[in-house]
Amino acid sequence: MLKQELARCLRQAVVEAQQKGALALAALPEMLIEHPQNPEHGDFSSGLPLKLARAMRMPPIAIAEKISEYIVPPPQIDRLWVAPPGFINFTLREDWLRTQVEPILANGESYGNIDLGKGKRVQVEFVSVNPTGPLHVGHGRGAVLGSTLANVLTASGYAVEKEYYINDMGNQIDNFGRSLYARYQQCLDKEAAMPPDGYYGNYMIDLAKEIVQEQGDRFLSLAESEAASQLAKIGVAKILQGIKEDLELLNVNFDTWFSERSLYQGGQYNKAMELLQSRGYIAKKENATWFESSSLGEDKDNVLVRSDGSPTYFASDIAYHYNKFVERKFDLVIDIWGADHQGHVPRMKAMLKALGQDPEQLKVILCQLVTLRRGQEIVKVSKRSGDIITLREVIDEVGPDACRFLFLARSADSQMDFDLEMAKRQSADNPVYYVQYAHARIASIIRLAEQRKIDYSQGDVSLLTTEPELTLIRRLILLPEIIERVALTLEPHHLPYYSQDLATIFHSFYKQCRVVSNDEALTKARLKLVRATQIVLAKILRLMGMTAPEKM
RNA sequence: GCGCCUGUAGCUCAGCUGGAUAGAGCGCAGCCCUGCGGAGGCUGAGGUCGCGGGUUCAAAUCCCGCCAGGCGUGCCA
Repeated sequence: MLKQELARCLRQAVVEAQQKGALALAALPEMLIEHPQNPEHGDFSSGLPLKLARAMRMPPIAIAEKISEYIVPPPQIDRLWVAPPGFINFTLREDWLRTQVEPILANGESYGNIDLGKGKRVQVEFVSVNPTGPLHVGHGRGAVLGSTLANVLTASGYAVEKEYYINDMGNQIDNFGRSLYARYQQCLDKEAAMPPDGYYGNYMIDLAKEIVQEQGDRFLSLAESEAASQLAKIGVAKILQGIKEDLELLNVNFDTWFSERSLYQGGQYNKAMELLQSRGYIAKKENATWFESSSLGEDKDNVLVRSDGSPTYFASDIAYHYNKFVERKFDLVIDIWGADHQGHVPRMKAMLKALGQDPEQLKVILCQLVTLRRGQEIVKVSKRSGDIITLREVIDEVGPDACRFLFLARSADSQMDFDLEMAKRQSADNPVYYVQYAHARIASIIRLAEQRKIDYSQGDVSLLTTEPELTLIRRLILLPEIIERVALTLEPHHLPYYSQDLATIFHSFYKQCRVVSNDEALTKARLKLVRATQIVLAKILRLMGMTAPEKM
């Protein structure tokens, strides 16, 4: 990328100036090249001289001048100059800029892809909600975040696998089974008490009714624990099916649905525990089995097997990550969890050390909780207590594209209020539609060109000389940088901002530059530019998992 | 108590490893259709960047201390 090339030129210039004695010797910091926000400061700039001033004991402006004497700029650069208090600014050659429309057209939907990952295998595990009830809005946020990240990493040259971890055993499932059994009996006019901490949502009653309808009363003849366990299995399958459908509506899908239970049948649990044992991290205390994480710098140990013999969630997760790293050998694993799992992160890192893995291979993204509201009224989203607004209802009300855009537009670190009223009210006049409108508008222009049988394949991009045209091109060629940045920081919220910015620049261009006109040559050139814009808009929308409509 | 996240325009939020005049959307006040989609364009008002110190040529950004909100701190997940 040009940015990196400029950084190299800059470094080389400093080194050469130092060798020739023009600049004092000093350790060089990272060469930082940025896009100044004020266009008068050029396309790129560096504040390097400001950073060197102290070590070189020289005024930054003088350093800047010295460095600029030694810079051999790449051919894409038109000119460079020094600006107080010590910046070096660069502008791109306009004739080079114009030619950049061609590679976009040539690459089509693969334009913007980069080779950052070099084929490394990365797993993104996300959503992974307990299959004990329908998804709510908070889950939607993680789903959108994860699927978008997977899209961007794929575009960045990683071999990506998307996975959903199904917690299909343990306390929650037992509880779910007992709750379902109670509802089932009630459905058949039997007296039955719900567990005090059971799942009280109305969907449990519907679920029970459905099972009665399909399978009759045959579970009544079974022992209570057997009935609960069989019903749990059936209920989990049904809930999971619903979750899958909801996610598909949001354009979220997975390569693998991984069962927790399978870790016990497949031997991963035993192998992982033996490995920890042999490495000396296991202890027995008070009838329970502990992971001695405190020996790895953790503030406390953690229970793996309870005194009643049942493994904890943490034990399963150890087996699961043993499977991810040791058996499936992923180079990188990204887990996306809700902020309420933050306490889990340090012990997972400790566990990886104990397994002999590099903890850096695991990236945990905690996304902050979503509070759902309708205007002033806060809607509670507790699954067990019952009254929840499901993700499904939100998608139905707001629409999948708008949902995705709204979720994506905030960084994972910040809590968000998802106001249903606002989301719906905005839907008429909303950044989501603003971006999609730009795409549709272009589609309409292209349709017009087709109607008039204009073949612009030989259009001459050197005719693109006005300021709105060049500004548009400058934005288009930012795409690879945006993709790289998201892949590096794992922060997809830059995508909606870029898309909106690009749409703004396009709409402004559109107002100022007539595309299909009497000037045949200019028409063809501009059709190329407009088509390139459409390609970039479609790409960014696709990365965000949204549709790029031809009409709206 | 301790740990993590957050606090930027009326509202919802950006602000890239400290950099040149702190940005966007919505809302508000105006203006622009004798040409390709007005779901559009243009202009304006609106800010003690939670508060107080510190580091630096330079702090919304880094450090320390407060204040406020969220989450965590289980033989729950």
